[in-house]
Amino acid sequence: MAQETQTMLQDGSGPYYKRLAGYLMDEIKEGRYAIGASLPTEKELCDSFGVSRHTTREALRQLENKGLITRRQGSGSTVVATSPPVRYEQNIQTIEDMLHHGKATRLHVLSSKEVEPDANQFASQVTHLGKTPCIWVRSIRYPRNDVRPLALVDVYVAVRTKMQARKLLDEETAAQEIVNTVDVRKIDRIEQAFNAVNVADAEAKLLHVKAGDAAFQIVRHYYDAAGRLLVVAHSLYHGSLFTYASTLRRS
Amino acid sequence: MAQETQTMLQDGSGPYYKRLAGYLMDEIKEGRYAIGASLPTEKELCDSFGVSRHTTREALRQLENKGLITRRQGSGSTVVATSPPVRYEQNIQTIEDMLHHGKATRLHVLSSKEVEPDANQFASQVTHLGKTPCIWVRSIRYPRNDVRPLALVDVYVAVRTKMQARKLLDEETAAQEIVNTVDVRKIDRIEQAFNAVNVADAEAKLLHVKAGDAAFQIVRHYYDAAGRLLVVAHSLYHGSLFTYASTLRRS
DNA sequence: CCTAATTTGTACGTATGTATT
DNA sequence: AAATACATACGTACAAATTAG
Repeated sequence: MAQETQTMLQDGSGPYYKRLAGYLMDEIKEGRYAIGASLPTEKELCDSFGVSRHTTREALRQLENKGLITRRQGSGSTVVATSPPVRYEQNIQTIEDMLHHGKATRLHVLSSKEVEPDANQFASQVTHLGKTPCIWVRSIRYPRNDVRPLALVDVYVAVRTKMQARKLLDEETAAQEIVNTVDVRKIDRIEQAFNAVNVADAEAKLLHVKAGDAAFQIVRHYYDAAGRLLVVAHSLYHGSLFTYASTLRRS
Repeated sequence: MAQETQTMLQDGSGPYYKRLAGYLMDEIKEGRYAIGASLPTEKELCDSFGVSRHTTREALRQLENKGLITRRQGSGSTVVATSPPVRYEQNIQTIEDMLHHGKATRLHVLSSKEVEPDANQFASQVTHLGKTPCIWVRSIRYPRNDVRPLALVDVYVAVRTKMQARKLLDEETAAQEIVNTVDVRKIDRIEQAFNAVNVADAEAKLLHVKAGDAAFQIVRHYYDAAGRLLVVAHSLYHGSLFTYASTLRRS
């Protein structure tokens, strides 16, 4: 058996660790090891294939990097995917980049106030889980060098401290406090939904467009590492002034 | 000097390789090594910090995994970023998933024909670089269990073989050939742009909506690893039937 | 163009620490 | 408490890619 598997690495080409990694990936793909199952231990692999522990570890590192297994000290290597997921990744340097904020636009806060959980669907989402109060900040985003409104932005924040609430309720400091709340270091996951809508009368006035004009609507939910919903942001972009562009790269 | 740096690793905590990695990350962040500059060689780091090559390599591996450096055999380690970029990644199992195709919708090809480079902006993009002919396939996407059109899809393919052209020009096989062309194994990069538009008369008829209704427009450019533009896809989604949703996870 | 030196990659061995079972 | 399994860390040697001369 050990002899058999030893030869298995002989007829391949390239470094041993890649052959072993390839062999294990094939085994996983063929269903030899189901999701949740444990791979052989490092020692078993060393003995079976007649390679050093260093080589075995390098092979397992490959599988780990490809997202096929996770490894835990004292426990072993567990299969978490049967085929290397094709991953396209979108790199975002800062949350501001993603929001197309940065220095390309400026923000004008219209109003901010605490709202009841049942004020609308977003307020209820923010308050429901944490039972924390919700502050709603409404603002208009303008391009630099342009007086036409780019977007109507409604932000719903789950307030956690008195300090945060005070800053959010002050129209001077609200924008900065929102940025602090969705700080890249705090945000672990963002769920976003895009769609196209015809703007209603009220929003049309604020965006300086005709009612019925197409608008690009983005709703984003920001979660921290503990899975808590920190912020819901609802943006309504001027249809003809705004395009959301991104590049997905294979990783 | 060597003595000095040796002590530097002493006062930290945790494994040596992490201390060394942290030290190097700090140095990079502080601008001690600019982007494009080379880090000290493995040997130099071993000597300076009094650790084994194994430890040094593990530390450098950390920096590589964080995207701060790249390493090339015979050349050295080069700084490519001064701070670990906050990366949010969007995992897509298949191109079909991204296109919301999968088994949730069905496609009906309306027409397919070769078009001149100057037919429109997309045809010109596809033909311009490769000087290859461009085939345009127009189709309607329907949700399963619904007769209302979900989207009008125009695909522009840079044809590379006679076989590909023949399959694309046959309305029976065009859809499958498009899927083959944007096969996950061939696509390295996708550029996508989203925006909202009011639909014109011609498109409105095809989508069974009123002219002026909001539509969600997606233009995607598919590139292979050599940077060649393979396909441009232009989709016009029914505004009220379609939402594009995605989750960005910190990686 | 070829050679030699440099630098990282691969691969072996060994020992001890630490988390899990 | 003991056994197991991965993590960390030391050592050595040679191969392969790059660069300098």
